[in-house]
Amino acid sequence: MMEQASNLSHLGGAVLGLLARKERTGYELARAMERPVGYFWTAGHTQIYPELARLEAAGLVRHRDVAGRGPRQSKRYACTSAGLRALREWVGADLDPQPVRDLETLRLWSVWTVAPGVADQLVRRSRDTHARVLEAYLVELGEIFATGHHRASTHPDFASRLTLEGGIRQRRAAVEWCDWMLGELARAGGH
Amino acid sequence: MMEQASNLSHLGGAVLGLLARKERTGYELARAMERPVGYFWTAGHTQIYPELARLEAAGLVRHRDVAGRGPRQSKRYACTSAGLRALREWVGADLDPQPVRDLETLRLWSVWTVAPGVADQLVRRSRDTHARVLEAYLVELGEIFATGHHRASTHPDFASRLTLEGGIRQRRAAVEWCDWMLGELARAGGH
DNA sequence: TCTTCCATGTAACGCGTTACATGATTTT
DNA sequence: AAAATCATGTAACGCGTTACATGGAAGA
Repeated sequence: MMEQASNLSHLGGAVLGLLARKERTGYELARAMERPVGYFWTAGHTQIYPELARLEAAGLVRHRDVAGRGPRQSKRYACTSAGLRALREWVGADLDPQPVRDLETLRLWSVWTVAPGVADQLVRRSRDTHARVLEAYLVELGEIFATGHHRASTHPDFASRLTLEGGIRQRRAAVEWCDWMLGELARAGGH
Repeated sequence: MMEQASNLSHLGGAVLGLLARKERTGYELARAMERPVGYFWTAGHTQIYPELARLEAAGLVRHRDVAGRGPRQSKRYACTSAGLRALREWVGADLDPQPVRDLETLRLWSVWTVAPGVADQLVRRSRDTHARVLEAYLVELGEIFATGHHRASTHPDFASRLTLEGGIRQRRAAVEWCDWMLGELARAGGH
């Protein structure tokens, strides 16, 4: 019933997880939060900059000033040893099952109120999205295999491979589900 | 890039979707938001009561006072014809792909920082959760089959069956993924 | 010339969660 | 006797998104 204490927020875990892999500026973090972290978590730059300040105040990251390509100076952040310890604790902490928030399925739950053609369109669009994401995941997995570090369980590429494999299986299941639904809709609408 | 206009919020869609199936009080709506709607969307009673007021102000629901079992009088809400139209529009609206927010996978992405034993425990707990939810879904699916209305595409049970089937496939894929990860961890840790 | 990319931040707003508030009936 | 269920609401708080703000360099 109670979640194990861990002073890191979800966002803090995401940012530290990126910095533990390599040093980055706030801007680079924001881009990484689009892809590949965006495959399972998202955050805009307006969240990241304040979070970096909080993490630095807590001694979990530190920064050096570097010359930026933009008009301002850039700050390149790195994870401290205290930061790595906090990250480890956060990863290992007990976590009670997270509630699902799936807007697509929520809409689908009321699909009995609309005409069969509308339902069909809905599922078709959903199938296309899942299929496109699946393709992107497969490309990304190929890139990880190419680097050759994906077998050692303490290498970042190993963890990337685990998460990608999960995404691939998830999307594959979703595509198959959509195909199954299209069949059910055709059968129900067919007579 | 732009989402089709629909004056209903997500929460409004969830509430109207419930009321389109049958009349309910605020309390009953809150319980239904735990199960079965909680399988893909959640909302507490503190969200639902204000939302009902908003929907009523917009003419999408109306209420009758009924005798409550609690100390207060109860209000039993029903979806109006304008509400049903709004729900149909909301279901059929274009919706751009939703970002994923999966805390479990986010943590897994940093699993390379912890000891192999910790990683193993993490995946095992995750597997257990998915397996338990899968069992619950299968029971629920059996109940829907028992009612016998699940083949008509304009019956609520039809839509419930589609969403449940999706949940079952999703969880099944998740359990298999966890088993696969346990194998990978054993192989990586074994030498 | 216009748009996009680089690069950093602040401010306002909305949704969702937690805590607070009340109190009768039913179950343990 | 204590706890959970029934039943409705308000208030405070935190996280995430959108809008605002600045401005140089590179590409279309």
